[in-house]
Amino acid sequence: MAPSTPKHAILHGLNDAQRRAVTSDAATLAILAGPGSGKTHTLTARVAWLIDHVGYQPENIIVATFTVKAAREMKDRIGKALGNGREKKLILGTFHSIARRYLTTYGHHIGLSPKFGIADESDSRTSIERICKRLQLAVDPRAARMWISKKKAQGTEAAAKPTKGPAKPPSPQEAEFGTCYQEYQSHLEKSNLLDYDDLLVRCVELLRQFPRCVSNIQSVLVDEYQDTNGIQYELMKLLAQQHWRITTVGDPDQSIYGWRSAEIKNLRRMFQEFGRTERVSLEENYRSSQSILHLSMLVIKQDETRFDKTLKPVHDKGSRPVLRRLKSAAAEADWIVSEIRRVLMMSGSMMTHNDVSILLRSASLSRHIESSLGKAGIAYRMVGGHKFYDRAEIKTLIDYLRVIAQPENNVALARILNVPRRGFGEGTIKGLLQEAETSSLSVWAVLSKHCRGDRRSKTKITNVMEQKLSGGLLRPLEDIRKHIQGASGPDENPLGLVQIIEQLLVKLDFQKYLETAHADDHEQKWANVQEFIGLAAEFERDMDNSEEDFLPEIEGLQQTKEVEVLPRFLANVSLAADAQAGDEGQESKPHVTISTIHKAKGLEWPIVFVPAVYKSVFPHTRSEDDAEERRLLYVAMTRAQALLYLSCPLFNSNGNGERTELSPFVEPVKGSFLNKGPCFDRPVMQGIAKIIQRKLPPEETIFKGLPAMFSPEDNLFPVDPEEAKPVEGARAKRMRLQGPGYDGGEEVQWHSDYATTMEGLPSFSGASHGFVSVGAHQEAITAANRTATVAQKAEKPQPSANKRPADQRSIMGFVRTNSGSARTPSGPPAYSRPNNTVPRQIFGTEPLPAPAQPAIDPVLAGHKLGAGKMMTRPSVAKEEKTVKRKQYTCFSSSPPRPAAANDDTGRNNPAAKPPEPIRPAVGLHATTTTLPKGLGGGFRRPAGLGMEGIKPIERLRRPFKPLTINRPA
DNA sequence: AAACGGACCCTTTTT
DNA sequence: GGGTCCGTTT
Repeated sequence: MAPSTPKHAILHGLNDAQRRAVTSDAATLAILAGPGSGKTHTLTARVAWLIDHVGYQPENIIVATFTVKAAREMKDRIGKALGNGREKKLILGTFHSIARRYLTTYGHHIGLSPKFGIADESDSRTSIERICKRLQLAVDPRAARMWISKKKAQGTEAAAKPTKGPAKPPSPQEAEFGTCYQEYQSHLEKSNLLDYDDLLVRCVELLRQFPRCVSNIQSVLVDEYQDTNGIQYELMKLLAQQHWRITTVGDPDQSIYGWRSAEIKNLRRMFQEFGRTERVSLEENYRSSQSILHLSMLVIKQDETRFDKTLKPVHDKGSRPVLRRLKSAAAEADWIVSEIRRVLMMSGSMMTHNDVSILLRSASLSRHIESSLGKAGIAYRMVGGHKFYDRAEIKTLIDYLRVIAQPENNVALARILNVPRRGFGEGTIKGLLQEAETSSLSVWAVLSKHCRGDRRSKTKITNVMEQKLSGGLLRPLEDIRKHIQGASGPDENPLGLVQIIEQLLVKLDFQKYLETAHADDHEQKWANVQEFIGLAAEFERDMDNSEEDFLPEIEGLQQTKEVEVLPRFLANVSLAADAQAGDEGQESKPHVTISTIHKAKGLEWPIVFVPAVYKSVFPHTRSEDDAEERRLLYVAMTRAQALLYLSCPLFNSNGNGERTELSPFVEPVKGSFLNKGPCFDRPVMQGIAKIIQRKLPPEETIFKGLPAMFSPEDNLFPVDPEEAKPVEGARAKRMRLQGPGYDGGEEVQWHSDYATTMEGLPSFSGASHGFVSVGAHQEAITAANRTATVAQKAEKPQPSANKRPADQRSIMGFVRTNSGSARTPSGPPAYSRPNNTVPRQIFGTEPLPAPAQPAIDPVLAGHKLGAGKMMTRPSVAKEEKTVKRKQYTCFSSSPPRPAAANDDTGRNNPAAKPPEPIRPAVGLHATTTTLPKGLGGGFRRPAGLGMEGIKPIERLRRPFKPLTINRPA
């Protein structure tokens, strides 16, 4: 890396480009950073540089990220680089959280009540739905919402720009969108709410009118710049308006938020608007193996409009990525499980479940995978998808809290009016909202006046309803409100957050409510409530000892100090939408990560699976931008360090069982993939170890760890799922540690399976990509009557002609010689291994002695055997070579085990009937936490495994009993 | 007339 | 899990 020792510790370990980026004194700096190029590291170092070397104060630096996770990570790493906890003073967070900070602190200058709440997506949706219904608009509320959001996200500059030509009259639909927009805004205003986009819009308004708010800011740094939208771009400029020092980091190839109005053109805009913007490209990829990177590039390069850039791999070739075809989504999931097992087993203790991730286009694809992992007893964690805060019982509690904090929040109040059931139905609620609208009162005011007898509600409310409402909602919440302010007694302390929630639970008799309303799973739900309290406690604790969220004082500018816990907690809930409690604190047990690709951005794992790579998922049916969908796949693929698996079921999983079509992004390059998992022989494993910089345990240790029955190869599922059924014998095969090849008849059986499936494979065209032409081999092999001899011939010409592509493993590499030119197995790992081989590995009891005579590399031997459908060991060395058979113990040729044994996992897919994955040896794999950790971040109970088996006790239906029925007549 | 409860449909990506 | 349709209950 660094040729000379850098003067400053900060620069240590940075490459040239990174160092230029970190130390640049250009006012505006754009860092173009490909995947795995040390982007975060560079940005972190630059912040440290600005503080320690340039001399900026942390509180005068803004670092904006795109996701909460990225913000957290950035803060962590800057903290480590700086020391002294100085990172806490940085103004660091997502654009939205930074905007909120400015608005709570200075919002009163633009007439914003400092106690504003944040309308989340479902708030927006329901209120827009109501508006459309009320005004009888013909538009689809969802479309309206998107239209409104787009308008806001575009930014004020774009909106102000006169559209070319005469302003065309808005279409009738646009007119309706417009009225909906207006109604929606006035509704939000009445409820004192800002939606996500408003946070940015209003902050822009604030900073435009009161530039002094940011007069202290010396430098602004923006991460994931390619994902900024128009309004964020404006916000960035306004935040930096004092000194105009801006650093952006991004990669156009990883722009995957176009649907959220992100504009890649902001990059060009930056160059145009800021005169001399220095530009640094980080091109070295420190993350992935060459072959993973190469294949990812093949995918992204299909986009011809894209700005091409180079990526230099620093790692070895590594194992070729796999494209696997499976029969169904269920089989796909089972295969993933078997493959996870196989690789982890074969790695000894080098890797754990923590090193595996499964990346999905959409969260809904996780069902089968979760259930397979659950069945196999593998711990996993699902990020993205349904959030903890979205669970019904939690959402209800949050809505109660929101109404406590903001009585005028009509959306929240409307949602809890009939939870628990109080006899308020759709019609009544609609009526109340309408009445509030027309009488310019909040719904809360209407109801509380009605119950106090001050003002009769026009909406019909029966006596029973009224009593339940008063006793179960209005009074308790009012009580708590008073307690919060410490006004209920002279010597009473104001309530803390946890106390507020606990009081609420008591006053609502929430546990009983859960029992009554959700008899079957109230225990789970109550556990979630407990978890929620835990989260609140954590938040409260963190808040006490951090200055975070406060902006530095600016002379002559009045601040509103946000002291109350509840609003801050609620804002945090809306903005940090996925809770990660217990994640960082305690060491959790190793688990596989399932994530949406969007949420996986910026992260990496040694092993990555990308399932469901078919049309309608990649690209998604509902997406409008195929190029973005391609980039999404690119992002997913470039998360992998050492092993990358794509897979595709033959049939759609959603009921109708339609046939799938391989994703058009993958189709043109499918020949560059292996069609099943690689053989994890010693060189391959060592290659992985090198990439992830870990130590591979000695062979003996690995084998000791293997369970009695273990299939060391990816052979539990047919390579071609069209093929009717896998041969029975293909299940558990016992590894043989040594001995001559086994020539039993059964073996023929399952080998033949592979031989036939190969014929059905699409032809491969690897040659054009600089890979070995596997297909050519394949065809040659099959055509030549499947004899080892022919296979050998097919292998031969290239190397002898010395035209072997640079990245192809030389045939000499397969042969152990003393000649220096030949690679030894301990050298760089095999890059391209012929497809469909059933490689043999020397899992001998002792290391191979360097033979005097050249010996055939096991990989080659395997190639012949597998490809050639040999019943016996190949009579390899037709020419000069002789094989010492004893040295190669053949994993895959040991006799198949009787099927019946150990078959305890019930499977419900008789059609596909893939062999059962073998249960791991006890203690080798973590098992699923059955404890409902609940959280989006906690361990989840696998779908379909939940509470079944525990028959819900039939419970008496009890009506929700109000606590007090008491109001003046 | 309004509310409730069961059956049946579909489900992108996130602050 | 959530929204909607429809028959039943309050």
